[in-house]
Amino acid sequence: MSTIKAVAARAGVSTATVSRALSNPEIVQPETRARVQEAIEALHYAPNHAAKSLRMLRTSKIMVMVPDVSNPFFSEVLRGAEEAAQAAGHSVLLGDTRGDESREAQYAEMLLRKEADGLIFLGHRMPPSLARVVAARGAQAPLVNACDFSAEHGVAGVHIDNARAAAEAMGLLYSMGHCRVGVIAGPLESHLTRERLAGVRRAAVAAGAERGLAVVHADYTIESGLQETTRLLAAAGRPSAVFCFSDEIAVGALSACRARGVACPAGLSIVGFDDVRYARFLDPPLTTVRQPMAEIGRTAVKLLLDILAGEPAPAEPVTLAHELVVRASTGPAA
Amino acid sequence: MSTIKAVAARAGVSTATVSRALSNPEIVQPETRARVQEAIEALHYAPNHAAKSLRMLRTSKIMVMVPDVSNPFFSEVLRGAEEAAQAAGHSVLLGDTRGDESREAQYAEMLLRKEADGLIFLGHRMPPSLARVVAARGAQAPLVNACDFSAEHGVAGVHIDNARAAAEAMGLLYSMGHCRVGVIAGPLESHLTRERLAGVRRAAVAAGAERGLAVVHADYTIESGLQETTRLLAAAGRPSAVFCFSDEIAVGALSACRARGVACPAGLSIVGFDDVRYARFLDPPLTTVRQPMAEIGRTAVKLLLDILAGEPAPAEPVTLAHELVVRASTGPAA
DNA sequence: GATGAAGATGTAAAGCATTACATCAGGGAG
DNA sequence: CTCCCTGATGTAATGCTTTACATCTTCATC
Repeated sequence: MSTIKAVAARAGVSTATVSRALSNPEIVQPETRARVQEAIEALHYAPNHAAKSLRMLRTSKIMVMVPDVSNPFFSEVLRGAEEAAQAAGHSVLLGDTRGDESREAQYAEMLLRKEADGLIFLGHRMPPSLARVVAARGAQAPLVNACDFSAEHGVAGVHIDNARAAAEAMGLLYSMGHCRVGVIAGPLESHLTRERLAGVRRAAVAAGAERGLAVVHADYTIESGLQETTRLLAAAGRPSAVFCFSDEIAVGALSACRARGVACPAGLSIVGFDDVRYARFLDPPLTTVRQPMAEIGRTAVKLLLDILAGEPAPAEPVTLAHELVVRASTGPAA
Repeated sequence: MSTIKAVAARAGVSTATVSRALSNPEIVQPETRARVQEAIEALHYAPNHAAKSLRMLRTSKIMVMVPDVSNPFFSEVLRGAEEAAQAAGHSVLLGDTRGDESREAQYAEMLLRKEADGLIFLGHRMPPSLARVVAARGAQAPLVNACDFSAEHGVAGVHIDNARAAAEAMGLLYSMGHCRVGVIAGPLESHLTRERLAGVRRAAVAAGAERGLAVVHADYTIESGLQETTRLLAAAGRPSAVFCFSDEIAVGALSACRARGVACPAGLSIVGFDDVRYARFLDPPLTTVRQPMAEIGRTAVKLLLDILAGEPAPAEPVTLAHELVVRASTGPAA
């Protein structure tokens, strides 16, 4: 590829002028600009990004770290993030961690090597190698935690009110007369799980149904949802409803019902979480807590770009609105 | 952040030695190496990627361009690609094009600016700005076309045998006695659509059922699947089966059936394409053509890395195995 | 003891674009 | 006519790392 030098030579100007013609066209004489333009086209010149990035100390890239791109929830958040980044002239570096700590560390390292200007992470763990950055800059560190936010991290964040959302979901079930309710939660290490469980308990207490609560833990996959639901259905005093911490888990639950010949919602009401794109197309259509996935992604990017632009970080994490979407997978207790 | 110079100064060696200690540890004396190591840790040194990349003329990044990350098919391919890239020490730059030509051009431009070493694109359009690269280097250009491959592009590619897969899907329907079959295809601009339609016709001819064929076009979304199916169901001589060119379309078809009170498969057999992760959990579980999505992603990356390593590109595009997965959404014609 | 080879480390160029500062020309004001 | 300011453009330093080549030890060999 040709360099700025070649373009300058051909146009009979200095490299400075070429650079200016590209980044500040209005300060170069129109005819000079035209000559430069001609040379650029003739030589098919495209500025080398590494050189620019080295000089400017900015990469125009943001790293987005997700536990699993192929999970419909994360891919939707990712899409929102990509959209916002792109609109702001940044591009997205994707890190799929598979929940693996060493992979997380590896991606975090990229921030230190200045391969990206900032990092958005969707998960409950904050990479230890970034601890120093956070210690030094606090919420001004170019880090945003999305979804599974914990104030302990001391970084900017965006999420929904998980406790309230969970309480509302349980409230729906209780209002329908269910008193034995299974909860298929996520792993306890996750702050998000603990938040939602707090909401669950609050609702149970309010309904005076604590004794009927059965909490089990899954890992957000369809398979584990199937397995845990099967276990709940087999137990004595089996629940008449389950609240799943993700739609994937709920799909597993539906599948377990089908396998055991339990009708939904007649035999088991099911509530999911997220409202992924196919939730409404399941049979029965899934009652679930909608998270504004794309909006979470966009907001995370916005927060990050604000931080990068040096704006004072908001003291509080951003809380977005959720919505309990009632469909046909829930019905009155028998 | 500290630079290699600072590390060198602290360790009392030259920058060359620091560099060697990092990239070629075995050629530096163990005690020197230890001193360097100490300095690196003390100063929290991490090599600046832009500088490295400028010097080496390599970025260790590959751009993956998809029409829609949140589509479960693409996100699964993406995941495979990310995995393979990461394993080979590269990282993935994500480009979500939304099928928008100008966005495609923008991402392609990044290749020219050397923001990435290579590009994998999942779509039917080859960005025009890359035409020169291809003209110059042919299949040695750092480009790989995945899924929707066309030989016209003249670049490396990976895909399944779409014509055969489509013929098999239709063959299944014909073998079940369906003679009026609707086909909800993709847009005709796409080479992949034309390939599959060729397979469809071949099967129809073989079954002597050409007259019963009704081909309509959707854009691979659930919504358009719903709409086109509704149209097919409303038409005179309505089909007893539909073959959808994606599972998303099939979800729309299922949804249309439900809306019109048509039972599946009793009233309408449905075949999808892709076998996305939730296809088996739909009700009824979807009969579909499984594409090895993650494998496609991995293979695309492998091809690209081979090209980047200067290995002679395979003369032929890689064809991976598909599989017709028969589930409960198909049944004998009434 | 001289010669050469091998191994360790240093020197400095190269990779490419941006931009502060310098320079130069032209026009307006006094 | 001279001085100064403004606007356009050039000069050169800067960002940081890698690596070819140069240098210097050290050890083995004849």
